[in-house]
Parts: sequence; C-alpha cells; structure tokens
Amino acid sequence: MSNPQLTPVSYVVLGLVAQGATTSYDMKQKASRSVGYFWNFPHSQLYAEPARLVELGLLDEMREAEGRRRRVYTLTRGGREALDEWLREPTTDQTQIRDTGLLKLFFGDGMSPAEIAALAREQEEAHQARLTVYETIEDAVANPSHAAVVRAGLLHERTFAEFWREIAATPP
Amino acid sequence: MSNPQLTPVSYVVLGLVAQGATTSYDMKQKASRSVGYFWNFPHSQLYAEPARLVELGLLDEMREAEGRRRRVYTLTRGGREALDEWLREPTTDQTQIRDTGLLKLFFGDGMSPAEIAALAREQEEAHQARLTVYETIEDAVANPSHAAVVRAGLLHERTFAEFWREIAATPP
DNA sequence: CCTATCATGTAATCCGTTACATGATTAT
DNA sequence: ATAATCATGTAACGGATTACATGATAGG
Repeated sequence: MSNPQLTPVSYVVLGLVAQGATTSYDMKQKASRSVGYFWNFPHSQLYAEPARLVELGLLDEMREAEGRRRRVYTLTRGGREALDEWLREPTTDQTQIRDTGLLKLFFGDGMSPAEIAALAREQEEAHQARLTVYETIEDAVANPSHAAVVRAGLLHERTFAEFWREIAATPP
Repeated sequence: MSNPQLTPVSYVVLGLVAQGATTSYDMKQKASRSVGYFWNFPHSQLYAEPARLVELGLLDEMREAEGRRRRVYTLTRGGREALDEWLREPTTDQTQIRDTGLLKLFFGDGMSPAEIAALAREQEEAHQARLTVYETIEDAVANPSHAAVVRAGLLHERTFAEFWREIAATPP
C-alpha cells in the first residue's frame, strides 16, 4: 500500500536524503554524479519536491541560522518507512527508454542508407562517449549498490554502441 | 532549425501518420505493437497531440461523414517537411532510461542481500518476458527500420536480464 | 435484443521544464 | 574591489497522466 502521491522523483529525494544529502544543492551534486546519469531532471525539482515531501510529513525542514540560511532536510520516521516500503514492494512499471535516435530510426523509412548511416555514427559516438565516462568512474565508486548501477549503465552503453555500429555498417 | 514547439510525441504522431495511420485509434493500435514497446504514453495523447499539430498546420483534419464521424488526419506539406527535417538534424538529447528497478538498487543500501536478490529475480523475470516478446515478433516485422528497433529492444532486454541474473546470484 | 467491450473523445490536475532572479563565494 | 561563478531559490507554462463519459459494434 504505497502512497500514490509519490513519484519516482519523490523516492530519489528520499533516497538521497537517506544517503546523507542535506540540502537541495547537496542532492543536486550527489545526483549529478550518480543517479543523474540515467535518470535526469532539472535542479528545480530538487527544490520543489522536498517542499512537497515536507507537506506529506516525510521530511523535516530546518533553516540554517546564518549565512545562506539554507533549508536542511532530514528524514522523518514516515519518510524512512515510505522509502523502505517502496524498496521492498514489487516493481510493476516497465522500463522506459527515451531514445530519440531509436525514434528516428523507427520512422526512418524515408531516409537514404547514407543518412541512416550518419545517424548511426552520431549515435555510436554518443554512446561510446558515455561508455568511456562509465569506465572512468567505475573503479572510483565505493558504494556497491552504486557500483552495480554504474555497471548496468556501462553494459547498456556498450550494447547500444555496438548496435549502432552495426547499423552504420549495414543500414537497413 | 527545428520547431521548438514540437515534442518527441509530436514526431511520433507525425511519423505514424506518415506510415499510414489515419485516426487516433489507428495510431494507438499501431503504436501499441511497435514504438509503444519502448516509448509508452496514454492514448489520450494521441487525441490531444494531433489537435495541436493541426493548429500548427502540420496535419490536416477531416471528419468522417457518417458513423462515428471520426477525425481523419493527413500530413500537410509542412508536416512532411518538419518530419524530414527532424529525421536529418543531429540528435543532441541523451538517452533517458527510466527504470524503477535500477532506482531501487541504487538506493538499496538498507536492503538485505536476500531482499536485493528478490528484487533482482523479479526484474530478471520481467526483462526475460519482454525478451521473449521481442523474439516472438522479430521475424514478423516486415519494415526493416522497425525490425532494427525491435532488435535494439531485444539486445537491451537481453543485456538487462543478464545483468539482473548476476545481481541475483551475487547481490552487492 | 441486450450487454459487454470496443472505440473515441473531454476535462482537470499536476508534475516537469524553462526561464528568471538574486544572494554568497571565490578568483583576479 | 570587482567580476565571475557558485549556490539557492521562485514563477509560470504546458505537456503528460488520470479520470471521466458516452456512442458504436459485436457476441450471446
């Protein structure tokens, strides 16, 4: 019986706070070098979403007394429970892949083989670049859960770089 | 210089109409067994979006004279050009993977190895099921562009099924 | 002929994005 | 001291989702 008002971003915020993030900017920093790689969102959500979660009683908010008077968030008991419950409940939603390159390929009947090859090379390069990033950070990730997810990203990029390489070689 | 008012869904609609879809329900049917596999959206968008595209002069709309008086759409010259231009312009946006299972794994520090293994088995099963679907339809897809995209989906599911199998075997 | 499901849409809500704005730090 | 950039937010808009609603068609 999970709370239907909570979106994936809600759990990203709860999870980041659980992992020690305290302010919105802190979440942004942590996310940009981890979960943000495969689940991206603008920083404004990291300011809006915590406010919602405070409303729902899942986060506590305190203001710093001086300096920037930033909002500092901590998990409430309810927030911890909501996160734990979500982690343990079955996952129904299917993976969504939002890939503009694939979309173009799908509708690319009208393109010439040369144009398709150009698209494919461009896509291969992009995936290869990300693959390199993942390979670079792979060993620096201490947290095993994070490392596993980096590995998933790495495998995905490798698969797709390879896919596009084949398309470039023999356009459909 | 593509039209900034057009979203990916806009191009899905333009593309589906270009491939012969005529009514919203027709798009829904076609999408559900092709592009919908990896880029999903509710059917209401296939009623709202064409209206927008008519506004922009990219689709023509006609009503059937009798029966259900459905709206029948056709590409305008401008619509065809917008689609062609989009197909040929460089693709800047990065692939987004929205995978709740990965998100849970990422925040799964607090889970026990057994719980992580349970998540992994559940995910492996889901990806395996999709893999089977893709393998089943693979040969039935006549359109080479569509077949290529099915192949991409197939490779993705295979990669992720394998990934989760490893996680289930040795939880981080 | 009646009922279930298919087919076609509309309305309202809200999340996510874009754009704007401004106060702190740091570098020169 | 001043400029540049970092850090922290707010406001507004619009697309995406959910929910609702109802007219056709087919099956029994």
